[in-house]
Amino acid sequence: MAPRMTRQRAAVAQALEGSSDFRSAQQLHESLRASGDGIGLATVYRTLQQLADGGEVDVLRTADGESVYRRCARREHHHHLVCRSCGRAVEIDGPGVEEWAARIGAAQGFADVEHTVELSGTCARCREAVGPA
Amino acid sequence: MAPRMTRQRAAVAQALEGSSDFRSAQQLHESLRASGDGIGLATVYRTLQQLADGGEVDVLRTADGESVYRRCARREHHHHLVCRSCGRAVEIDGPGVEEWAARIGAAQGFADVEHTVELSGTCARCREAVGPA
DNA sequence: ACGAGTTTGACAATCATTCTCACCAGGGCA
DNA sequence: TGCCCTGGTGAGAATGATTGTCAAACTCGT
Ligand SMILES: [Zn+2]
Ligand SMILES: [Zn+2]
Ligand SMILES: [Zn+2]
Ligand SMILES: [Zn+2]
Repeated sequence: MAPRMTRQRAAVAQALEGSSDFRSAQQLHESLRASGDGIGLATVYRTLQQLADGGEVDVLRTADGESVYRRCARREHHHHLVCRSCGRAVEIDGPGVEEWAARIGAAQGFADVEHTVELSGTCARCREAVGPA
Repeated sequence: MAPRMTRQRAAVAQALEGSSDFRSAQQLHESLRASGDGIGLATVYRTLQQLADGGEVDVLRTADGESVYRRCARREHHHHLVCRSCGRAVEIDGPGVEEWAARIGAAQGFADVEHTVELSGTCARCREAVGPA
């Protein structure tokens, strides 16, 4: 059954809709608190987990192991190019990558092959912030 | 300067040489302890970190966020196909992936683009363990 | 409005990893 | 070979993100 619609769940969903950056549970919790929405940290974690399980949001791990979440425009499988300093992300396709991954896996006798393909860099805006090299 | 060669460092290096599986610091610590080599957990972590920094070993994160290490045959850039259940890994190349990643990054105005491309699945041996579906 | 069944949230618990810092040992040198 | 300086070690504490707990608050179908 669909989860109940609560004030908290709506707030988290809306916070995600509002930005195109990948953000951590802690960051979301803090900004929700700041904007007046009373909400517990555990609830933010639970909600994000559910949204992720349902494919509503994408999750990925930053270099230091923190999970960050983003509401992507498309629900279909895709990959990301994420800014290491601000979290801004662009959705990208890996034409050929999908097929390549499956082929390699089969060739090595592996089953249920999944792939992780993510790109990270410094976006133009963040680059300006420090000035041209 | 090169780090000193200590009994502990040698033990960790040897433990890594011995296997083709990605293993966690905790697992390595335990097996070293079991085989009689007295060594502290912190030392295992420190040593692995240094080896990783020096490009001696490859590191990657399991689904649950744990870091796992492996001494790969080649030091050059490459990717892996890892068994989710036993950690066994095969080194693979991503012909085209390297160039593709750089191109996408540049097209989006990102600099210093890095890429993460890892495959995971269930190896033939682990599949047998549970019997044919 | 009512009540069963969910959801919430303050706080404790987990757990991998890092930090501390007193003690120990590698190795260049005499 | 013996000394000494300096880097390495390790038991235990600290960190920090994430999860577990459970009584109180809330949803929603009736
Ligand atoms: Zn940026
Ligand atoms: Zn893909
Ligand atoms: Zn396996
Ligand atoms: Zn590559």
